[in-house]
Amino acid sequence: MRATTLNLMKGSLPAATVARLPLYLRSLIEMDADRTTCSSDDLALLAGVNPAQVRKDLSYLAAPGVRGVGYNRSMLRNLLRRELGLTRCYRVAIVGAGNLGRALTVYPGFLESGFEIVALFDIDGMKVGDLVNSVLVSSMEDLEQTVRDQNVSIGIIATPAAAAQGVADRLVAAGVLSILNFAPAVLKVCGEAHVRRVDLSTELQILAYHLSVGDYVHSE
Amino acid sequence: MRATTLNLMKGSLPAATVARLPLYLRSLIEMDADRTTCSSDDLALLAGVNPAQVRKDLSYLAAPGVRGVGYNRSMLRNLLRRELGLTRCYRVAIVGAGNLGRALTVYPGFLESGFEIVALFDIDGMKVGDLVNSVLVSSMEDLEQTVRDQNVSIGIIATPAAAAQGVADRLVAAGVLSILNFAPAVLKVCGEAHVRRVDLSTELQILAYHLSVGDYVHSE
DNA sequence: TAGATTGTTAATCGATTAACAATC
DNA sequence: TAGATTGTTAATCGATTAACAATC
Repeated sequence: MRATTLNLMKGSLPAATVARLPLYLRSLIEMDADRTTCSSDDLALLAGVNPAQVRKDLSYLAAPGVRGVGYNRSMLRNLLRRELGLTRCYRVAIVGAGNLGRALTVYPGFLESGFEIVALFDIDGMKVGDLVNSVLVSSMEDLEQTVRDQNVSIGIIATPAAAAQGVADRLVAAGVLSILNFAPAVLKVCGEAHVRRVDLSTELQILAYHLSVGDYVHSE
Repeated sequence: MRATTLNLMKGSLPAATVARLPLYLRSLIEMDADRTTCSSDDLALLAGVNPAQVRKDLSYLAAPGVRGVGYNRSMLRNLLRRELGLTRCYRVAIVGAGNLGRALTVYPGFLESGFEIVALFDIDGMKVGDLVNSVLVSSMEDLEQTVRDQNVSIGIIATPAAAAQGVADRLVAAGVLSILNFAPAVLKVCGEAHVRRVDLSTELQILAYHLSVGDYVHSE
């Protein structure tokens, strides 16, 4: 087995910064229509982070701010879109046409951000052929074929936990390198693929921890 | 304005540790029924983290492991449940009975983890009175009353972004100190309340970044 | 005893933030 | 000029992990 070392490529950003860029982008879009300029303080307030954080994040992108003035809003919006790779649309397949999978299929925020759901799969033959907002439910057998035909680059897993790893393996084998996993399971994928997990029950469990702990002591 | 300093209470855990405890708990549950013992390596494999990480996390809980043997599975499971505050059930209200809100209402993982959806609200009068899996859709006007009557301790926001802050304010005012926010917005709440954000479009945007960047260089 | 695994330390790494000179 | 705000440094903080003595 050949040893392979993975190095972060020059030009890639800290993970924490990448995760904040979409917040900055959204903040810029939501800002008053007539604002042409915005400061790190403005962005920090809207994105809920520290102003120094904003400036540091933007400095990684070499965003051209003007001292005493701030950043040009539309310049910054374009820069963020370019940096995140949002200058093109992405074609997305969802696996699992249960309640969650169907809700995600019709979620308007995806299309607004440039993500188009082009396929929806389910193992249940009774669901195959159904239409979910103009998206046809396809058989799991067609997964590889459809992913390739439809040029899918992102997969969303909304199956039961037990099926998730197998689905991930098939998606990656078919060339899908980005997966958003809603199944309550930790997936293992090969090095070039990326998985992000949205773990619904875990989120509530973390909130439960805070409810059960005294948590904060107010002093002084 | 009186200065108030907030100190983490003795006994509270690092945030990163808290976020992993549910993964360990799930791993323990999913393990082969006949396993009575498990090592940090076993847990690390299932939870997708480093074994040293597992041991360090468990050391915060003073989990009694046995050198050369590992941790007792049911002891550890109980300890994690106790630490996370999962020895009791939590009553949850969902605000927003759109596709996402309804999918969350019937999501089986919540009840399995001890979270019961006891109320569902929507601003649309046409939806009020509907049943979603035996949960009645209530009017927004009844929010405060129902939260108190039903002893709701966790709120889930599944409204459009524009409505989210107002809903959060009302939930907190009614005594809900934990909020899971699915609206694409950063919420501001007062100090004692906790918000976790599940930001669906942002997740895809982060994945898009990785697709658009060369990302990794394989060397050696 | 030999092998396995914990518990903990210390090193390292990455992320955050206060502070302030630069400069519009 | 005076006020505002960036860009960057340096300090700090929190999280991760390798390593290994302790010990079952």
